[in-house]
Amino acid sequence: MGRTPCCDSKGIKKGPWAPEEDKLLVDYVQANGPGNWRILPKLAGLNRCGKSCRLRWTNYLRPDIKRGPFTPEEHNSILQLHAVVGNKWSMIAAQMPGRTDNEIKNYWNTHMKKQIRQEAAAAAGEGAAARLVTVAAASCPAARHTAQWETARLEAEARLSLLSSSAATTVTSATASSSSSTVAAEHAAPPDIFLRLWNSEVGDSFRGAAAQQGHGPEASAAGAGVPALLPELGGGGDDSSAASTYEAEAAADDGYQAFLDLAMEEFALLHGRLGAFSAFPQADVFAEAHCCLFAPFEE
DNA sequence: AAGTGAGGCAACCGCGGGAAG
DNA sequence: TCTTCCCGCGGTTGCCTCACT
Repeated sequence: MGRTPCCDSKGIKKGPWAPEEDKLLVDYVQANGPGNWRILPKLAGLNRCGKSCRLRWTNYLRPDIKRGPFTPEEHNSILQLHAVVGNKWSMIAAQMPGRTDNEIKNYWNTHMKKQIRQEAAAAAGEGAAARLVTVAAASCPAARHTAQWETARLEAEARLSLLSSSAATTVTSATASSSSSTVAAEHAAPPDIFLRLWNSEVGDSFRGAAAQQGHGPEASAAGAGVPALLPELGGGGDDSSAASTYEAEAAADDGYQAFLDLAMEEFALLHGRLGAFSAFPQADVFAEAHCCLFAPFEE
């Protein structure tokens, strides 16, 4: 059964919005609320598709949209969030008030992707994280996210290490080690969600599953595993292995999806927010983590 | 000064999920 | 329970601007 088109394309205007159209839309939404986007154009006197109206409103006209360049804090947040959830732009946007998923997606695709590639290339051969990111650029989605995840973890551990050496407070070594206890992490962990999640059962299960597939950090950053990943760098062009690579990618995707599901549940449990409007950690969690851990590293 | 290519961003497209009937 | 419809999402496209030659 085919889907009915969202609107009759005949005579419906497309392309850039004119100021008059913006005004009509803003006036209508502010007066009546969006209501049903499908019938909104007619009611508002717009010759546009409802979808187009919704997009224009949510991505551009909404009054709470923060415009202008991304701050270093936002940049870091995007990096870390993307390392966890991947291209779930709406989830990332939900943690960044005033930013839209489209804006974040564009920012990632233009600025951050390029930056990561450049940094990885510059640091090629200098460290596990750099290797992982480089591998990620040429490997399957699961490996890409594993690499991003591992990079975030390494950074978090570095921060924690610095903090624990300078602070007199008791940040127990258990949290910085590879403890697999979620409970322990919950009690004594630093407010770095990545380290906490990495040290939890979720991290364990993901590392185990990924290691089985030969992509995981268990088989990589832990030492011998990094070389195990490296052949993928040069081996990308081997067409003879295309079929098996495809199967491996499919399996890895399944594993990655399972990990994501677990991670989302774990996030909710870690922060005791199950049942709240979002299963994802709230912005204040990141703000809290940011104050403690990111500030010393920013210019 | 004109031409060209790359980068950035707004908007579109198609699909999937979920609610309503 | 099934069908239909709407909403929201992620991927992609195309236009505009700007830097470089």
